[in-house]
Amino acid sequence: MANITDVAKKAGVSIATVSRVINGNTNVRENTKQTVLKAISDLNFTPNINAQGLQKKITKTIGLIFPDASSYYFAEIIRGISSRLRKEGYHIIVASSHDEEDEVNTLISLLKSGRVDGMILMMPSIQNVNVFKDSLVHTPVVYLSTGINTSQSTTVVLDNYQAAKDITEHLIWHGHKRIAFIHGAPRNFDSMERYNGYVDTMKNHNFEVSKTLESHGNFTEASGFKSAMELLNQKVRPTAIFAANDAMAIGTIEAAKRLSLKIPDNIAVVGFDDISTAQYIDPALTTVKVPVYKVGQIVGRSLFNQLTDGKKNIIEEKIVIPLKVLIRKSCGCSYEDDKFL
Amino acid sequence: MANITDVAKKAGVSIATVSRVINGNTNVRENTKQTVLKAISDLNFTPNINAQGLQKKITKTIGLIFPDASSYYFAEIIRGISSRLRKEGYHIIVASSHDEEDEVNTLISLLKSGRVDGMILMMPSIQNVNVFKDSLVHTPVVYLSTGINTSQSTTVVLDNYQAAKDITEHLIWHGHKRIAFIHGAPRNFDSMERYNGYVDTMKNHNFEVSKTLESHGNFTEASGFKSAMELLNQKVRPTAIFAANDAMAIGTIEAAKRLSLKIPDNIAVVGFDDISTAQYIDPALTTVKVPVYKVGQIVGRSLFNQLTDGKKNIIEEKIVIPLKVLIRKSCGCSYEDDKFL
DNA sequence: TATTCGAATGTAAACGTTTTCAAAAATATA
DNA sequence: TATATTTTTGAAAACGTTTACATTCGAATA
Repeated sequence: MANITDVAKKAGVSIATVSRVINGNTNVRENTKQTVLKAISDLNFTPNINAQGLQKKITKTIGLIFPDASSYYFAEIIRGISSRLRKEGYHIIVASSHDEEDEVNTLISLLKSGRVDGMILMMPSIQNVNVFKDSLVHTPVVYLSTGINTSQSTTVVLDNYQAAKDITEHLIWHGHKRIAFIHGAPRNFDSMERYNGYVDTMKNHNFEVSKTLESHGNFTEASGFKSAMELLNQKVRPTAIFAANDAMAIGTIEAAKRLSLKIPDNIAVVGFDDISTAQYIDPALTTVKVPVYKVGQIVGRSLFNQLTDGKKNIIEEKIVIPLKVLIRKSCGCSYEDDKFL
Repeated sequence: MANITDVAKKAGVSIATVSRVINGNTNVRENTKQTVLKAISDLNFTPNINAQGLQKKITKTIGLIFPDASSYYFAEIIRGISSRLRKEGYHIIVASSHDEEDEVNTLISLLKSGRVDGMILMMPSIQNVNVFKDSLVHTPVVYLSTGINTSQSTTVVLDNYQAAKDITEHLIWHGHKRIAFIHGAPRNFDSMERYNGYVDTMKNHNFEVSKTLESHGNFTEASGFKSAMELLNQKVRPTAIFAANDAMAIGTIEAAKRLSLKIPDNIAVVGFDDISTAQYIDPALTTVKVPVYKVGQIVGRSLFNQLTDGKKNIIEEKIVIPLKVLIRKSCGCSYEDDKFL
């Protein structure tokens, strides 16, 4: 494989000149530039990334740590991030893992070995965040859906709170007073915020908020099914259930069917995310749309800004993504969704 | 950040010795080894990956190119690959893109710039595969779900053909003769193999195989809905539909409901993949289980083998993953699936 | 034509490792 | 104890770039 010296020889110039044209330096005569470009193309030369990284101390690579639970929208997120960062020449290293310690280690090693220029952290489970903060003070990083308050870095969060309020208000508008909430995974930031939106809205209306109206799942359909069963088997049933995500809402619908309850007449159900199944399930699920691809792009752009601004003047920034409620039928609306025809 | 020279100074040895310790070279006296180790830990030193890569010509990184369509199981695949490769110290660079040319470019640049030691290619759409082959002769690579026949490399494929035969046979066992097939994305290898299994089985039984029993989708629920509508609106309807994946099968179920057809009585439906929704949809979907995580691990192991064996003696190898039919209700079986309770 | 000055180019050092080869130290052998 | 052998260590080159600095070139000015 050709290296810069081969190119220099072929073009009859020094390697410095070759380097200059590679890096778009203006101080090269048009004439020689063309000669070099020709040599590069003739020899099918690509600069060695390790040598470049060694010199420039950048790798044009960013790290992305993602948690187990997020799998369903992960590909979309990546695509969003990648679409934004690709055009700047960045690549993405991903790391997933089943246990937190492993994640921490991966992160640290990625950082310390100089493998990445920046990081995107999807760590919805707040717990370990402080372990990271120390390692990250001098690294461009954006946190996604994390409750962390960081100086020196950017956080991108969904407007879970407002959207949860909106969708709860909608249920109340339908006349519901006994509205139950199914939590997602323990300590999950998104789930907690959605819960806060729900609770505050209930309180604003002086409606009951109690443990009997809450149940704890872990974002899976199965857990939603189980949680819903608990809620629905009480002597006094809720008339509506707000699940912290769509998968659990779908589990809830399944549970209601098992108990021969009509949706939305006997029990209304709403979710969060707008996964693709939401519109196909019967009845179509009223939920909150999370624009995953777009979130990815925003995260990508935000990281790129930090990368180019340099670590010295990173601005603490919190980007809040607004969310919209998607009215379908499971809440009681009769709006006919003509999705296909 | 400390470098190898700092460590050497602190330990009172030469950088060569430090390097030996780092790389587990045996020819270091236990005594000095401990001193060096102490210095490394005191200074919190991690070898610079670019310098290592420049010298050793390996990066401990592998590239993973994935197509748009595969998004739903992508996170699981990554997790599988990563779980296998992580323990060998490898990282994963991912690249997705919306158009094929972009993919090719990414691939080539990843390879040529020395950023990756090997590649995993998920390129279910056969088309462009030959473009790659040339660039890849000297690179460890494993193809996933690709129809390509390569010397010098490994291919991991699902046993689509056999599983499609099995599930078609099952429909026939239920008494169906007019069985329709909904294709996935054009030129998609998995879809084509599934079709072949279907067609051969039909022919074996001397059942009709014709264009009126085929429709073309693109793996999405919406396309399944549309394709099913076409099939079901014919004067003579099929009595069963085999969709090339679950998403389209779910679209098919939706379509049948729209037309007030009972499943499985008026029309049986089967899919492929076993996505999580398959068991929740009503009726629960009979399908073929694709063990995605396991596939990821197999792919990871296979690439690792190539990586360690060195490129000289790579064995052409084709790994076929056996698949099992999952009987639920949409085929007409009355087996009661007690998934939760 | 000689002089000055800016632009274009080249030389060589630097980035942080690994590794070859030689030297030194430790150990075994006589 | 002297010598041969093996093990451990160090010096220096190499990997392929970028870049500070020095040099050369060409054009513009006098």
